[in-house]
Amino acid sequence: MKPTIYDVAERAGVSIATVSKVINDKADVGQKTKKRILKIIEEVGYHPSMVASALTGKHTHTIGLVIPDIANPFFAELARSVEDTGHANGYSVVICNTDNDPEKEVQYLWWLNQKKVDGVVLGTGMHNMKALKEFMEQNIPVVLVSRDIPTLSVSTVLVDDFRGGYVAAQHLLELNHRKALLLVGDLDNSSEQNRLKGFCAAFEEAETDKDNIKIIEGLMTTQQAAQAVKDALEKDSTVSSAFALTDFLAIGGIQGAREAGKNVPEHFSVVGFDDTFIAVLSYPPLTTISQPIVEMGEIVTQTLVDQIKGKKQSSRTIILTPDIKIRKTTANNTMSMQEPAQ
Amino acid sequence: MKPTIYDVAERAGVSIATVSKVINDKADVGQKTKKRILKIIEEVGYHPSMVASALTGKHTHTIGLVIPDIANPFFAELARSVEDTGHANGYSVVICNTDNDPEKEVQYLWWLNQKKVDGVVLGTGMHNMKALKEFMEQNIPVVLVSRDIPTLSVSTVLVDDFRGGYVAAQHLLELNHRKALLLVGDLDNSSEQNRLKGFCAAFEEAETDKDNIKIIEGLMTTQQAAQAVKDALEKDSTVSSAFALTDFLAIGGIQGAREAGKNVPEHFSVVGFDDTFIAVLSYPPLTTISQPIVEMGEIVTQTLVDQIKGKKQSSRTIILTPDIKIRKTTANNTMSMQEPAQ
DNA sequence: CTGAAAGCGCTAACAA
DNA sequence: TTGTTAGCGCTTTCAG
Repeated sequence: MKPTIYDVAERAGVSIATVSKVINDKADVGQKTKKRILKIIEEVGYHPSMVASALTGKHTHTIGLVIPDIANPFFAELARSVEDTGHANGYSVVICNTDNDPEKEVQYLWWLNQKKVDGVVLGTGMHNMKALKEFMEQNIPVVLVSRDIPTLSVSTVLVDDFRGGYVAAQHLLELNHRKALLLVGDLDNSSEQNRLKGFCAAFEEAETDKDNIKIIEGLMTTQQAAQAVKDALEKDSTVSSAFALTDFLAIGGIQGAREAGKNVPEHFSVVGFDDTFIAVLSYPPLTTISQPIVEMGEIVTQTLVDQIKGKKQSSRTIILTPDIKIRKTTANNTMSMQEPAQ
Repeated sequence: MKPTIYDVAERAGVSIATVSKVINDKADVGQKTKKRILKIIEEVGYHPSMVASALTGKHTHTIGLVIPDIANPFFAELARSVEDTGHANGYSVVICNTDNDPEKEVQYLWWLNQKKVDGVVLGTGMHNMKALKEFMEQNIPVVLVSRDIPTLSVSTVLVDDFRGGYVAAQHLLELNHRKALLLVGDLDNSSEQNRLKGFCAAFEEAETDKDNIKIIEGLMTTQQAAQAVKDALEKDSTVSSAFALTDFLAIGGIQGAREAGKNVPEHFSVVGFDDTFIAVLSYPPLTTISQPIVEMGEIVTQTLVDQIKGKKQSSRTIILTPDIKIRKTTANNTMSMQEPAQ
């Protein structure tokens, strides 16, 4: 059987208490005893059981990461960052894919509770607020990334979605685009709403006609986005640009424009959102609003860890500013340049 | 404080043993008592502690997933599949990103050992065999995906890499390509070696000159692949195709060809490997060798779970057959068609 | 500086 | 059908 603390203690001729102390690097152990015990630990290949220590010590050194889908590059990159900084702090992370399914959301929360994780990073919406509140009553620290839940006073790391949308619009406007398609997925989601609002705000400021913006929602896949853009372009070929609320949809937008006989960026400009690695794989490379994903992961995780370790800080909301990465899917609108000539 | 099994027992006027039995759905409990206890559990909001039960019951209901990098789409998709089937079987999964770093590999293994995970899915190479063997002596079941370690007798799920390479070559050959660039990352890796061997075998069978295949190795990024292809094409513009050992490299290949003034697929064909979602995002959509990632994840995980549950099956190696997905980056070689005319 | 002893919350015989 | 009891492997006062 695997050696336990007893085996080590026995072989070292000391009590388990002493062994425990050296394992945990407590001060009050003599140098010689410590050395001896360390040697024996090595010899017998002893690895302290974290589950036993969790039962006593109250810490599992595990955090839960709840997200819609790890196969989505945004969340994959986030997960990587969370795992890295968790690992650096001695925490392992268990992933929970909810698919935005309300049932799974509460199911995983329950589960994490039973597993007595030390904290959770919530990167998904919660449809069932009651369940979340119930969970939080268990005194397990929770932090939010990328999703805001205003009714909750927990630390949150967000990107300024409004600003992102605004900047996207500004860029398009500077390029003389006056008509745009808005490719959106799920409008339930506050992030998407804000991106959209920001975009519209800039267009309004530019005194653009309201129905120059055509919102297409419910787009779940690249293909759907492609189809939607193609259809829209066939209906109104004077639309010269699109703003997609994710890079996936943006790529769909490029494809759709192409299918409608428009080249990107010569005839049609598109800007995305996220700046996951796919933006740079895209052809042409995608102009997109860049979220500092790695940083977001680092900050939330560190915040969570601090909270777990009892550094009582008031909960705060950190809003990171997105950046526009101008690549090759946006260009000056040639159609509009001709207009003044008429 | 959170309610424990004692609180429930007390309130129900029974012993903790009885409560334990209803929690675990053991047979020998009276219907009325069971109902009553269940009700009380609900009332007090009792959630059994998995760490306590792990200490006794010997099961943590957790498995480790060790991979190079979850941000890589192949592993992200694999992870999703593993998590899904783990979840379906009552296991949560903790992710470990090794970056192919030997130190991290053993570090995580140690850690998983201390956490007393019930099993691990190993999807990364292990540089330190000794550490692996030591780990396995702890009697924690291990299964392998996507990486073969012939010296180990553990269940393994692989894709037939040789065949994949062979099929890729065949496809190119049918399209009259006689010269090919081989874009490879890390030749240490048995998968890549086999893909390469398969490819070469087909070219040999076609009695192609050996140096019609130019192997470019050490390619770690899309950019590097692009540069390599561009350089190669500038040196020898009669090369009409490339086989990339991953989709990432394939996309780099497309970019590089483009930079060298060759259009894909008109002037230059490329086939990739993996068929992650990026293949379909690519422009043109990538012809690639498709690995059944989801299935691989399901099979390994199920195998692991069965092993954990003690279904003693002899360890087996399951080799899945890859498929070629012909999309738009391969076309008939026009250069070679002219040759016979000369 | 070191050890004895009391749990942590639960499971699993074994009695009753 | 239900309860008693002995741990699981470790941490933590509190004495010595």
